[in-house]
Amino acid sequence: MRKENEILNDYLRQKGLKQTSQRNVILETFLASGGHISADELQEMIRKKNPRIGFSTVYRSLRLFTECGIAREVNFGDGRARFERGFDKTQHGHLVCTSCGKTEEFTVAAIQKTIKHISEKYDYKPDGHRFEVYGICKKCR
Amino acid sequence: MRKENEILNDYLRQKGLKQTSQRNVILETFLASGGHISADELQEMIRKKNPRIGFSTVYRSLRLFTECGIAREVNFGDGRARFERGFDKTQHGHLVCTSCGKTEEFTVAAIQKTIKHISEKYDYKPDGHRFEVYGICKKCR
DNA sequence: CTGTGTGCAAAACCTTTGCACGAGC
DNA sequence: GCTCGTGCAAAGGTTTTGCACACAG
Repeated sequence: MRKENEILNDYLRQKGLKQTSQRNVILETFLASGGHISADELQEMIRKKNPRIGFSTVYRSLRLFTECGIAREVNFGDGRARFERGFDKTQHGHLVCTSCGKTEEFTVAAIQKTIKHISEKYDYKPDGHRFEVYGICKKCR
Repeated sequence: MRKENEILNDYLRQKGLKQTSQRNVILETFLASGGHISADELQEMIRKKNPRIGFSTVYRSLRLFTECGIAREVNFGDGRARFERGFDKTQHGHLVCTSCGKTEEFTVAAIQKTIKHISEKYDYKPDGHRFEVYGICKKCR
């Protein structure tokens, strides 16, 4: 499996952008996080390693990671963007508890088939998806 | 089919809330809109009928409609919430063009099966879903 | 009458942007 | 050196909230 930092560096080189220590720290921290992390949560984690990194840099890096496919934006309806590792090609969805906010990932082969079918029918070139199922988890009942 | 205003009025009565002319106008306008409408677009439509209705009332009403199941919040990644009729039990998804923003609805029976399967497996009581497929539409290629 | 709803403006919130300085190549 | 990146603060956009008054039940 190709490492994320290689993907990033190739992308930077190709676009004439530069490697910086900030980008390294942010990527590292993002990968170490469990996933489904918001910009401010990531910022909070980063603050511990390097308190001088600003919000803008975190946001800009997340956009960069999204552009090169390392990250993917997801949205759980809490009013802010969340990010997860995007290079993982497994088509998955999220099961979100509307009571306690707990989130689980699930994988279903059926999603891939559905996406293929739909995008052919409407003549779209598919480029990602989001599938979120909301419910109440066992504990919250 | 049970009318939305009946659903709303029952909900209001049950919660000890009140019927108001504003809520009527907002509901009417929301239903007349094509769907996938944002709060400010709805406000804009409402302004023509009754220019004195404020933003807060529109937001508060949309939350109310969402609570009683008349509306459903959807999110197309443009940074603001959009609302569609929620009592329509047809399980559908959205196909969003990431280039021009055009949105189409599609229906697939497979989604229902998938949701049922997943929520049983993880022991969640399902309560809604979002399924968005992103791509580039025919025109934008 | 009592408590809820409304409109306004201000606040809160997340995200983006302008700018001067700093750092990679 | 030239260009891109960064941090800060300020601006941008959407949504929520506090408050005094209005209105439904």
